[in-house]
Amino acid sequence: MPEKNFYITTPIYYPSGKPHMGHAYSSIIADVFARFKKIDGYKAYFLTGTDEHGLKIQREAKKNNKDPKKFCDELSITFKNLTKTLNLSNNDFIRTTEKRHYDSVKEIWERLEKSGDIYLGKYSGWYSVSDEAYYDEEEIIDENGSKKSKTSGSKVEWVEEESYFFKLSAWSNKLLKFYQENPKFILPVSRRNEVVNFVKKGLKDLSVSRTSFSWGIPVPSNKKHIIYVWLDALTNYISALKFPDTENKLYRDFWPADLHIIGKDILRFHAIYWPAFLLAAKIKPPKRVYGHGWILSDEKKMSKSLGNILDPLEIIKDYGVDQLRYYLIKEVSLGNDGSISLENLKNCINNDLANNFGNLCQRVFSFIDKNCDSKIPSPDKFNTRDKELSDEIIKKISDLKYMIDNQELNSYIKEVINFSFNSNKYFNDLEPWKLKKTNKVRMNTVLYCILNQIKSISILLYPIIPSSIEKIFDTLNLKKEELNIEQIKNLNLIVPGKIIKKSNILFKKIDNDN
RNA sequence: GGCGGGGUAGCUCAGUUGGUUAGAGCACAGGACUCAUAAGCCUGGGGUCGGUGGUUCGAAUCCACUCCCCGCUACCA
Repeated sequence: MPEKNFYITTPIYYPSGKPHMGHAYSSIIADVFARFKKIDGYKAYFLTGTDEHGLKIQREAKKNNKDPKKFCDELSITFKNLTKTLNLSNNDFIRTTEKRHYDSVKEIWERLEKSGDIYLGKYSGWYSVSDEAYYDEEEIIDENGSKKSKTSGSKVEWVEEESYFFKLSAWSNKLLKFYQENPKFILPVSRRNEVVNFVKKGLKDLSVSRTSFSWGIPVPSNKKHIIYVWLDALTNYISALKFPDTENKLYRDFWPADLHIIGKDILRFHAIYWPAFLLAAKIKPPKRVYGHGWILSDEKKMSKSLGNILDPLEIIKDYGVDQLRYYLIKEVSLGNDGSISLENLKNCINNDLANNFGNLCQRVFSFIDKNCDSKIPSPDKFNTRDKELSDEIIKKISDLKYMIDNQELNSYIKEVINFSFNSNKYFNDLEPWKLKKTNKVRMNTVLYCILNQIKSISILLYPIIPSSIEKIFDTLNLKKEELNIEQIKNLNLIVPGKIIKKSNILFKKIDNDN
């Protein structure tokens, strides 16, 4: 029987600033998929990390009078801490300053050089020293004989720099063929169309080395050059699998990657450069790249000047990590930009988590505590209504898996929280508080059924709000190993007679004046 | 400018190949209940489906024109 393996990654983050909501969002999305696969019987490998080379870092390090590597150690730590704060289930954390990554990049470079996909040429253009940027012919203006940038107004000069190039131009047609043969390589579809149109217009060769700074991986055959950005950064996805050792178990099990989660801003690099590099190096490209949208604050990009920054660490401190995770997954449409606000966050927490699912757990646990001696009641036969309730979830399992496999997270979470709505209704309709006076056997059955629902909903919510769900499992005396999609079908998992452990309120309601 | 996506209840959005009184959640109003985090359940109000014209027995759904909004249009990640 073939193993069910799943490899998912986040972008590696450039640590020139502190972690923001965009980083948190990418990571949370990836974690939800990783955790789902892990409880669905897959051997899942989840990678995140930091991209630490480049001029910006080199300069910052110098400014702080620090060795670049030492400087990166400090920066990288804040991102590593973020994985803990967000409760990510990542299996590894890669840094582009590690030896394993150097080895991997070196190998890729040599393969590309050998295959003739890399050549030495000249990179030229209008360069502004103060902006540290090259400008296009259309982006500059001639003012009294001196050329200036239209946007910044700073002086530009014609600069020619020796540079290695990757023959990207030769890959246009092969890429188009690849997109056609793998229609879901780029998602969402709207992004795919953008990329395809872009490639159809023809690709230019890509500069892949620089001589203007030194903080990076040197070109093996020419130490004057540093391997530039994407060839360095993207390779992390295979460095972590011990490439170039393609015979080791990690690489054999997990490459090609199943899913790269990225922001739409770096889609092109992942959807064009990355498969081109890999194809040229005779390595299989990943199976899918998903470009999610941006998180906006009150319809606008977050910025210091607008004063609308929502800091993930602050929000987690004030509201809780599961609360933030749930909110971002539920309220932001994956693939589209989404506006978030504290107001919406509070509503979401109160409605879905506190009033709906949290209160469902609370009313049931508390009822059992008071009326069943705190012990899980023993059920009699399930009647039609009981079966309808549990069947509703069981019948949806394959649909839910399909949604996850197609990154339809919003549909997924809506279906799942809907089970909680229906469970509340069941509890209301069957009125166990009346049954306790008239029919205790039936009351016990109803309570057991509702516990089953809580268990099943919990399993499905686990990828999104893992730590809260672990608490529920603990309350129900269920083991971590039983946190598995398969157990939804098992209506006898919960053991009657065991004590329901005392639990605190799972999701506190947020006051308006808070 | 070019290519693409979208304009549906106060807000966020679903609406399959055109077919009976256009849906959900939130918000709002009323009702019955009381196990629970004053939570949950039931009922209700509210939309000329961006505009105009057309195809059709019949269009939010197809066609034309028009007005808005958004994305992409290469080497900062």
